[in-house]
Amino acid sequence: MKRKNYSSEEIEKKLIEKGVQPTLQRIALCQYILCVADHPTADEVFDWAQKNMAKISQATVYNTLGVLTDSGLIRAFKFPHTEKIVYDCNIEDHFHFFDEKSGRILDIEADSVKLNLDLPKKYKVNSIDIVFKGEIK
Amino acid sequence: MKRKNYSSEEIEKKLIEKGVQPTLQRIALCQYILCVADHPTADEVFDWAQKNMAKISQATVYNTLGVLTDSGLIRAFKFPHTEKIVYDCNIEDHFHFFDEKSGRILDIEADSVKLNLDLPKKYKVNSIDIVFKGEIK
DNA sequence: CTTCCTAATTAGAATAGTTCTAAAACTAGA
DNA sequence: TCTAGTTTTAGAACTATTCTAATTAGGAAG
Ligand SMILES: [Mn+2]
Ligand SMILES: [Mn+2]
Ligand SMILES: [Zn+2]
Ligand SMILES: [Zn+2]
Repeated sequence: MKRKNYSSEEIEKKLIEKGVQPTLQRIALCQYILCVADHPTADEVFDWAQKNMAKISQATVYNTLGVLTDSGLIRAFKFPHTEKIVYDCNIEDHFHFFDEKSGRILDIEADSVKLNLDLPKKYKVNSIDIVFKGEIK
Repeated sequence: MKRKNYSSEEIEKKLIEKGVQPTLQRIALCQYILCVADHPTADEVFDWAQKNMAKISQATVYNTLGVLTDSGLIRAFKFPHTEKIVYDCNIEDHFHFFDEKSGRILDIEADSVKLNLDLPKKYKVNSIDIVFKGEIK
């Protein structure tokens, strides 16, 4: 996933485009979520916020992640290896590789996976989640 | 997934084979999990147990599901659409189809999905989770 | 600027699903 | 039958998340 270095102004514009009020808290969290973090969880976002911005509540972190997800600016994933919801600034359709050694999640572009399905005709597929688990040598 | 009609004796034998003490509670829960249920959650197993056997505690249901999973007699899955752990008497490698209308989970045999991967050489894949979401017409 | 109104933030309570704890009840062997 | 190790159990604890209700902030109108 290409990491961008958005300015506050660019983030503000993005939020407005999506119909989200660009508050101080939301802009700050977006700096992290859109530019720095890699598939962060809510508590990773909260930890970063505690270290890097004025006092913010956990509720605001959860609210903001919800708002950003609903607006389509980020996506939320649930993976088999953890309870925690993982947030993703990559909003393209894509799959994931979970590195069992490091615990890191890596993006797998959709077109690097060719699927040939032989499902009953009446199964209408709307979306596909794929998680590869393994290690990176 | 082919559903079997195991007798108590067959279940008892299966448990012993796996090194699990065949207690009354475990045998009864296996009747449901191995013969009747379709990808049940812990609370579905508990509900069934309350209706169909002598008093049993929730803790025993959770313990038993853990013991059965550890022994390899059943498998546990975490799916993107729910918090709850889903238990599966199909211990073969296989994938799943989630029917968004009914909420039902259906097994997809491994060999009905042909994958052609173009991942970096250093990504060593140990296992693959695939969940198709859609509807059945 | 003020005023007013709505939306966002907040602390803390509540919830859901699961795991842990420690005591009581079983069970298999000796 | 005795005994040591398992299993079961009720209830507490835990984790991640959502809800509640009060407070604060922001933004258009005047
Ligand atoms: Mn990403
Ligand atoms: Mn939970
Ligand atoms: Zn991703
Ligand atoms: Zn299955």
